[in-house]
Amino acid sequence: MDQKVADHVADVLKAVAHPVRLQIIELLEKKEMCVGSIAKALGGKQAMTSQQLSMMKDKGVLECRRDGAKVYYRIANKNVIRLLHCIYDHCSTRRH
Amino acid sequence: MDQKVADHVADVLKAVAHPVRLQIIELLEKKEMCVGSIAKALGGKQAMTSQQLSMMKDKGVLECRRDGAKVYYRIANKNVIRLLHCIYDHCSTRRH
DNA sequence: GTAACATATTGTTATATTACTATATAGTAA
DNA sequence: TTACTATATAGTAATATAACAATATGTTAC
Repeated sequence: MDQKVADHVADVLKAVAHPVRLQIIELLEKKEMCVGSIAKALGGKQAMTSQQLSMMKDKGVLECRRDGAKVYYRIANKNVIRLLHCIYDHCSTRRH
Repeated sequence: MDQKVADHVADVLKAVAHPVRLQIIELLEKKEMCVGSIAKALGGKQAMTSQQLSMMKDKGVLECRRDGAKVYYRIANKNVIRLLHCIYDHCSTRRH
């Protein structure tokens, strides 16, 4: 793994390495959702939720589509889901 | 996923979400190595390498054993390797 | 056009991470 | 003991991330 690849991989990981962002991804695993619904579901502020979403979109973790006034976000790549499941496994087999 | 689990998962992810730490893990995938060899292999300073290693040990990603003056680090859990391979896949299928 | 709603952006402050240097500890060999 | 090698820790400054509030943009309905 050369420096460039390592940087890119680290970037993707950093994009999901946050409690709220993990919970957003978990929500979107079931179905796409608009910003307001996500914020409401997680009890977060609109502005912060929008920031988290746009950050993950920039890193290629999420994609979105606009439908009227609403913007629906979804998981961009099923590898993200596989990734998360690996982590769940890791954490559950190592719980102290 | 409740708050506590999300915090823990995010912690593990943050532990590996760094270019140098990813490269360390890649090295250790093949075999355990001592601190000096890891530092030399990656062209890093001893102190920094030691910090990265001890950080990953704290988060449960690595384990170590002392053999005389040397301390050998290894990957603590094969889920970490599965995790990394998921990320490689993710990145290689999404390379711009 | 205006009002109301949905989302995005900007600016600011607090906190965390990083990279680095110097120093401390642990083990080995003489 | 001393000298040497290997690793860990402490202190610091630069940078990045986080959380928050305020404001701006985009869309719909009227």
